[in-house]
Amino acid sequence: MAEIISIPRQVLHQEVATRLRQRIVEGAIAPGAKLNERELSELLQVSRTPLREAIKMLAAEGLVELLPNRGAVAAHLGEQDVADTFEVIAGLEGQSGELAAQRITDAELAEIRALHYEMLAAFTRRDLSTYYRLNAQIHTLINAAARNPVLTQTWRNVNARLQALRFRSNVDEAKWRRAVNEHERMVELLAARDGPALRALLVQHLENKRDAVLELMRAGTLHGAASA
Amino acid sequence: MAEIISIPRQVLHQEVATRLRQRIVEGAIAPGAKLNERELSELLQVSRTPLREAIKMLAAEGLVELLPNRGAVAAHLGEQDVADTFEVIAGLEGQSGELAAQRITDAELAEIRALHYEMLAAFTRRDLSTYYRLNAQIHTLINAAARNPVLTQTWRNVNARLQALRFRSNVDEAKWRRAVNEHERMVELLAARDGPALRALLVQHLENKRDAVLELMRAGTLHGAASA
DNA sequence: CTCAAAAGTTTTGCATACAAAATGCATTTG
DNA sequence: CAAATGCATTTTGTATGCAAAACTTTTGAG
Repeated sequence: MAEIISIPRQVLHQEVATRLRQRIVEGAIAPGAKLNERELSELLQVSRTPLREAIKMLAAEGLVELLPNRGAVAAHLGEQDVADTFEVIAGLEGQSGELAAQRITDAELAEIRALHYEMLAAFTRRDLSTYYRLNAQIHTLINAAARNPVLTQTWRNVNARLQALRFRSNVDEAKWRRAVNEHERMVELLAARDGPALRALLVQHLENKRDAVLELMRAGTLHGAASA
Repeated sequence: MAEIISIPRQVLHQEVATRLRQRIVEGAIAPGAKLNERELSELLQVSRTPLREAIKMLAAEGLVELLPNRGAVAAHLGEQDVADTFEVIAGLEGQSGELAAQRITDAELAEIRALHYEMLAAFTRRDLSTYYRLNAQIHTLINAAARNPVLTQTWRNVNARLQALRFRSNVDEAKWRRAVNEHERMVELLAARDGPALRALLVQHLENKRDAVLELMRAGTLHGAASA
């Protein structure tokens, strides 16, 4: 028999952590904003205990900063922080790519290729949000193909800090076209199982993304221009 | 005026997290062992609330595993987990090295060199624990020289999971000698500011370490032979 | 004697209550 | 009028209490 429907939702502090993460990443909680416990516990309809546990988890993930006796604030990234973070992600994605090229199955490759074509469609329509979604999905699949849960976990953590930025970043036409071309080559290199070349490409890809984001930050298009 | 002596010790949950981390890393809490809240709160003389918050932080760091409604257990790593973790660390240290070669100051280099000689002394005396300490210090300094706090934080987190293993791992003579030689070359490559070569060396160095640890695990010298 | 079901115990999860620190505001003083 | 000081309020940090889930032990039936 099937188990009781029950929706065996996770324990509360996990649920709360997930929802908080989402709100921070989507910008519902702005970078640098204070996380008021009473407010949030009312909003999420939970007591302060699981809320505080969730906040501690996000702190360990680097999504919020803990100020002793003064609560927590959503991490807000300055230019240097963003540059540093992209540097690390570039390394992790490069490694993901190199390993994926060695370990990817044909089925996985086919799925990535399919998503790539969907992404081309989104690009052609200039449908930015679909493009972002597919783009993220492709990178996630490449990472998964590396078959290293520790790498996946680490990558996810570091990436989470940037989600808030990318969510709002817009790309200019030339850069967008370039990113699409790079994706085209990613699929080729994966198919050719050329690990080192894929690594190099991904590192380059991330450096371009970093530059685009930094440019927007400097132009003031993005929030959180300067910080410690 | 100097600030009041006061010892403004951190908030309790941070203090507790630090002490728990230490106990896990040092093996006082064995891998796979259950973290009983009542026991630990008595041992550390705190209530369950800050203790639970600390445990949630360690869970986010990957040092403990959370079992819904069944508490937390110290992460216990199987062979595959160890291999995966070393793979990630190799990537992070490789990147640290490459960046450090570009960014290290002469003063930092001098300090690393000094520690290296101290390490040679410890090696000559076959003083394993001093050797380990100095070894870790050197790797930490290389990482610091990369001047990327995000990289440092990420590296620390991933590394923490292995501390428990290395603490107990013993090296055989040949492997030890080889590691020392690799360290010798690290200093040379840092001095030459040869990033790519240092990256390659560090990756190799970590792969050797991984193999040594895996060998010990298979031989049963280390705890936690197999897991999920 | 074995297995299983049930009662009891322990342990985790969440909420509430209390204490300490910080913040804001008004009042006072130079 | 400006700055500072003291008080009230808010907010964070910690402890305790209560309910639900899991583990143990006991007991009863086959």
